[in-house]
Amino acid sequence: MRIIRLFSILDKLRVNRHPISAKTLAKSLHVSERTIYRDMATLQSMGAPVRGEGGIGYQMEKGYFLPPLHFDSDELDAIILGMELIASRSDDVLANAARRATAKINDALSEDKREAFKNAPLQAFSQTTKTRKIPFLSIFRKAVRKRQCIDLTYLDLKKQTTQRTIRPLGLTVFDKAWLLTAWCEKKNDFRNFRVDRVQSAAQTDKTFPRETGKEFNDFLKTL
Amino acid sequence: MRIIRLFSILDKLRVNRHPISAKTLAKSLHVSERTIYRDMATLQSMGAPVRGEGGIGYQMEKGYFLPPLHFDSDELDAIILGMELIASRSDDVLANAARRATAKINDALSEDKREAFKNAPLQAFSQTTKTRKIPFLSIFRKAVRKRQCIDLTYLDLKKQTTQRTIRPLGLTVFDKAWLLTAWCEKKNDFRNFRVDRVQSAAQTDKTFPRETGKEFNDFLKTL
DNA sequence: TTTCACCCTGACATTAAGTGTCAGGGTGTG
DNA sequence: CACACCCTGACACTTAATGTCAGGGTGAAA
Repeated sequence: MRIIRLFSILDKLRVNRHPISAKTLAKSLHVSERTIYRDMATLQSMGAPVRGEGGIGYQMEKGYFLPPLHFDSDELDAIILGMELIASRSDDVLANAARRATAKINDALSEDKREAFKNAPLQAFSQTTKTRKIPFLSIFRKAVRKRQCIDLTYLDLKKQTTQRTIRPLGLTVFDKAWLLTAWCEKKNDFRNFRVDRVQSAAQTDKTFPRETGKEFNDFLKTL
Repeated sequence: MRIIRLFSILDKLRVNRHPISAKTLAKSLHVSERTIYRDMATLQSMGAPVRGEGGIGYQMEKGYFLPPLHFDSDELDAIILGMELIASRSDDVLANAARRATAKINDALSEDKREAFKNAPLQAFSQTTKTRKIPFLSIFRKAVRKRQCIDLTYLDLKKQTTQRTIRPLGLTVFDKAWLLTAWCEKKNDFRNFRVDRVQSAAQTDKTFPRETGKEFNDFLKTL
């Protein structure tokens, strides 16, 4: 839907401090440059304070429209630290997402809170490297979200390789590992898999329905 | 242009005290009723607080339409997990703040993302109890924020109690502990203090200025 | 001055989205 | 119950949007 893309453009311009070229926007939004030029004309006709300059790119003229979100100091601390914690315990995709989310929240803040938020002397430490490759994490997050079954090859504690089709129900982040909770169609029961022990994970086209007794919440109730 | 009509609908609903029927809107905007129903569905998916009731008509639920805050799926995952991580590693104050922040972000999302956000099967695990008392954490966060010196009583590794006045510069959350980084006025150097080993912490009225070489960033550069 | 990186717009074939009509089902109020 | 409304799917048709190509402009750096 085009209207979503128009809002996305405004979003990106707001978040980014430097001009963005039509080429960059087009690539990021998977449309042609011509479409971006048209979108800009539409946004301008709607009164959005967007300006384009030859050789430079597009930028936002003023801080516009989005009413500030109101977070108190504790809430902002929680956000900063939370985003740091997840960034230091996940893969590049999720770490970058945390950074982007932080930037968006920053820009939705009122002026007086932005500086403090941006420069807050708070950090999170992880014993592992700051960001690293966690193969399959993004695949699992997507599968959980879309309720898509996965064909899994797993190396268990006995060093045996098993294969099965699972319903990925939920994910848990630990300090140094991720755990995928699934309903195993082979064993007809819940099973947990350490993500780092997964050898292969292939998405299937098969989605799984909601079934009482086989949901993430049902598993959590067994703990 | 459709987007103009969508905004026109919002304007009419905002201005009118009583419900307006799709038939009336259709006539006024020179489109069919079916188109109005579609437009309403679009507006609702965008998060506009518009409600329709059989036999009554459409009206605005609240007096104010917030343009949605746009987070993609990865960003929402990062927020959920980050808030869970911090909530499970801090004191009640910060854990509650994380929950409040999560709720506020949820409210700022468009309608179609709220349900998914709210019920996301993602969690964070901590080996310590979910929330607990961490004496002085809030005091330190405030002191860091306001750049206020603290009179500290600390139990070091040799089981000796020391007292000193410090400039609290920053905080680091570890998996099971918090570390306060400070500039110690007694030793004239950086010092780190495990928050759980602090015996007392008294705020002073004295604030400390920015001094090159004595900031949290300066300390981070030594690592 | 030239070159490069960008903004900008028209034209046109193609693709995608939107529309109105029709049908059928539901809710609220008097 | 009748009436006034909301709601949604299907489908033929209409309109809007898109990408490619072409050509022109501006600002900054060499």
